[in-house]
Amino acid sequence: MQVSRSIQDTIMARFDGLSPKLRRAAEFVVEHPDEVATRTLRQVAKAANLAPPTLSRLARALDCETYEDLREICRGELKRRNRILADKAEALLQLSTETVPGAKSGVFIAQAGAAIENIQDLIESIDLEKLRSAAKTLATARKVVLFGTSSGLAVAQYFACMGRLAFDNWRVAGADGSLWATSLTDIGPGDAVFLVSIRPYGNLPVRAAQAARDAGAEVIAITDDLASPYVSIASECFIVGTESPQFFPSHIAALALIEGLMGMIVRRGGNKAAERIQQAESSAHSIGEYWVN
Amino acid sequence: MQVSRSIQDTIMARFDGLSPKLRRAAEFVVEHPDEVATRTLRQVAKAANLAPPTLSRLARALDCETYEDLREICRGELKRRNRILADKAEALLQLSTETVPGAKSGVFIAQAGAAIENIQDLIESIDLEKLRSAAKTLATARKVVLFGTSSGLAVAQYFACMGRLAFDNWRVAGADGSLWATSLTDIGPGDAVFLVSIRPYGNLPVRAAQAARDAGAEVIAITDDLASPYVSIASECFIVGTESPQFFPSHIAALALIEGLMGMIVRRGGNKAAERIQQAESSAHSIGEYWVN
DNA sequence: TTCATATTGAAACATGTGTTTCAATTTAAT
DNA sequence: ATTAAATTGAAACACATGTTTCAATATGAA
Repeated sequence: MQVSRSIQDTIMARFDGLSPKLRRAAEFVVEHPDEVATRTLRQVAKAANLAPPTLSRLARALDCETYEDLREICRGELKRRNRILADKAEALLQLSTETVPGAKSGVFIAQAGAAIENIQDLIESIDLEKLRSAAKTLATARKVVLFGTSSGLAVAQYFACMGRLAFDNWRVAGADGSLWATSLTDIGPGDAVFLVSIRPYGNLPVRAAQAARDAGAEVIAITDDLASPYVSIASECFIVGTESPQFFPSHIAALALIEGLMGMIVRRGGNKAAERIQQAESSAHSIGEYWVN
Repeated sequence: MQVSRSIQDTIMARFDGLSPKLRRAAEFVVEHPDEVATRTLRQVAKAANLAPPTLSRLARALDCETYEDLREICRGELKRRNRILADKAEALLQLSTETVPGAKSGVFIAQAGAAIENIQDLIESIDLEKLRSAAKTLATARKVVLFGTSSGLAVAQYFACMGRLAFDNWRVAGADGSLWATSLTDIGPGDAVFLVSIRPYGNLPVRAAQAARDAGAEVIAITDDLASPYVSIASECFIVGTESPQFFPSHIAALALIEGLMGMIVRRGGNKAAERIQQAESSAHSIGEYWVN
């Protein structure tokens, strides 16, 4: 079967050279390829609040002979998506069974499907009271130190990225050249420690968490198993699913938990947090840290 | 949302009372609802070897005001087939929302729900061919350099964690004290650069990506918008949804893409990658890096 | 057979289609 | 400030759309 280019690629190839209206049209087409495939030009134009000629011109700007060609690409997109859904259903069925070394693209779909299931499990099993309590701890702590090893560290750093926007007292242990010990020595009651640890559990974080707990700090942990050492160490421990058809455990659910937690924290933080975020953003703009245009 | 009757039901209801030609038309419509939804009456007529008025009359015979109504039913059929999974996810969400009372719980559920939707969109719109191509590039590159800023850096580091298990030529620019420039100077054809950049786009990565591209390296980018600078810079650019009820964009879909990509890469890598992974794991065990019991 | 009725497709029809023209307007360059 | 080029939408355009008409044909009843 001949594989037609996706509209995404078709549009991405020419997007930067498009005029404002044509961009709006292009955006509408990528977001609603089904409408383009099934409705008429004028109907699509009305739905997108655009003049009919704009769509006609868009087709030309995308190297199509005519609008009908663009529509044909959208038709292909619909068919492809149906095919992918079929693949997904199949891949999900084979998820539990052993994966065949025959190796086709089902790998990707199975992975993504597992990700969705892990998040669904998270939603169903999460203890909102515990979550609220953790949000309060992190939002009101005198100091928050985050750590982890390898993949857990990356996830913790992601959390810290967002946290630093809202608070000025979040630190990642081991970042900016400092040693873990340095970040943890002056920790005590009123402080909070946050960590993500997925199997295999690193040795250092376990001992660090233990030390923080002994020093009287709150320890909030995300881990993946009841047998994890953090279950007994942490004052607030969340267990997330890491099911994956691959050799590595999926960190998707952990990230979903973190994003949700962050949302609740900012909610708690109120205006102060919101102001700090806005301030951080505008100062980043003024020193030209961001790419524009 | 009101559910339109399926074409099967619509046609079965009146099939017995149809004349020979109308039956043939009806059969064609049930077998090719997509053609009816996307092509014109005359095109469908030709494809089915029927006179145009036959289809027009079929619509009337099926209690439709006009042929357009019949076409609308077929459109609904297509949408339904595409939306089954999304509906399922939504239903699960609905379920968990009902079982758990509480005002603030909405924040978390909404975030997780958006995460699922973003992954859903990713699965539906992903171009598997492009993915395979990216997997090949990363698996066979002489050297792979990963970078990003703030949240994007964290995600890239996560990717690097996994990549380093399978390959010894993956580096994160800016990690271990080296400057970006150092990591990027000796890059050229045969090398690959990978980056994640979600709005607002950092300035440095844009320039770095441009430089890498100019030097002849493959640039694989994950970003969030058609208007992103990477759309034109990258040789392989993936756009992921970042919808979120919070002030920050969700990186869940980006992570899902990365995990899926990693799966495909390891598949490609074959035994060599698998061996390296096992080796890394056992050596980590022998030096007591992992916590046991 | 004969007649009435139902079915069918070619051609004509009104209407809506995608496209082009063109004047108004914005944008960029000098 | 002036000019040239690009962008945009209203109106006009040629043409294709779905529908209807109508004559040809098939079907069935007497």
